[in-house]
Amino acid sequence: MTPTVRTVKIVTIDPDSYEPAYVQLAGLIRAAIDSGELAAGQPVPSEKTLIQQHGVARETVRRAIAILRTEGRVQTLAGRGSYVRGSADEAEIVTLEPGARISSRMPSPAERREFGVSEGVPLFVVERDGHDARIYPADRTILEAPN
Amino acid sequence: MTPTVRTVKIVTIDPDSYEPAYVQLAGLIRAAIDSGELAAGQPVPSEKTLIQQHGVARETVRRAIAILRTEGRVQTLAGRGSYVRGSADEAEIVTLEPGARISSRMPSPAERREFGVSEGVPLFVVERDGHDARIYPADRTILEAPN
DNA sequence: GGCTATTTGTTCGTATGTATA
DNA sequence: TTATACATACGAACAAATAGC
Repeated sequence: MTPTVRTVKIVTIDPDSYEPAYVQLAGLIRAAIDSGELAAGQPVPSEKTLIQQHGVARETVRRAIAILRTEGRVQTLAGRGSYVRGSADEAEIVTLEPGARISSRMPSPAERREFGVSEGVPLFVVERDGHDARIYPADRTILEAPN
Repeated sequence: MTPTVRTVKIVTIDPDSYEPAYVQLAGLIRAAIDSGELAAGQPVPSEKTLIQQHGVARETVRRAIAILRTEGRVQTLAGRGSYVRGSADEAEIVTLEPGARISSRMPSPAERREFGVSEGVPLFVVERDGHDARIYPADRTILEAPN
């Protein structure tokens, strides 16, 4: 029987790494999401838990979570926790009009409120000559080019 | 001569406001950008300056800047400062193929490096049946529906 | 309703390291 | 080299939101 060589991912934070601890921690949590270990809708371990498990300060944990929030991968609810964001249950499919130009950018806080989007969710801006621009939240909208 | 009534915007931070100091400060800087007072390419006042001008702690200033960075409105360079981001000098106009479906999301750090985009810049994901998805950085790409 | 424990939110302080001019 | 500016990371305290009883 030949020995088996396996690659095991290191799941600890290396304080001597060139990579900041909070970036490493964000990577660990992101990997857990990508692997399905943390499924959509499930809570990320609490700040306290992550502090104890990884032996880092609260700020380090909060910055890691903040990264995932700005990536749109988790949503944080005050007093409750951070939860893995999934694909929207229902996405509106908007068929573009010929010649429409589409850009995408992040919303201001006011726009976040107006369109009801959480952090890390971009906006579509659809413009056509002679018309006002229309804006769609990118987490609930799929644009489709006309046939 | 009738008296003139003007609305003067308060440009100070109110510690008693329900709105966190760092959100207020981000709003002040955002307003300065929108008004043209801080034009594209210009540096935002340094952390030290903002600390002194507004009488807040460094973290408060850093969080305000971080908000604007995740909105894609400023870019921060270590050891130099934060600079107002303008529209890209050159945007590639990509004409969509019929039936293409477009979504938009924030990049992971790896994708940020791969596509050379800074914080706060979304990605376009363009998919068509039978093809691999194509990805474009939203700060240098405008999609156009075919005529 | 009220109380308590948990969890996240905000804000200060301090120290050290890295990058730039 | 020195000064300036941003980056990381620890600690601490209190506020606010939430959930369970």
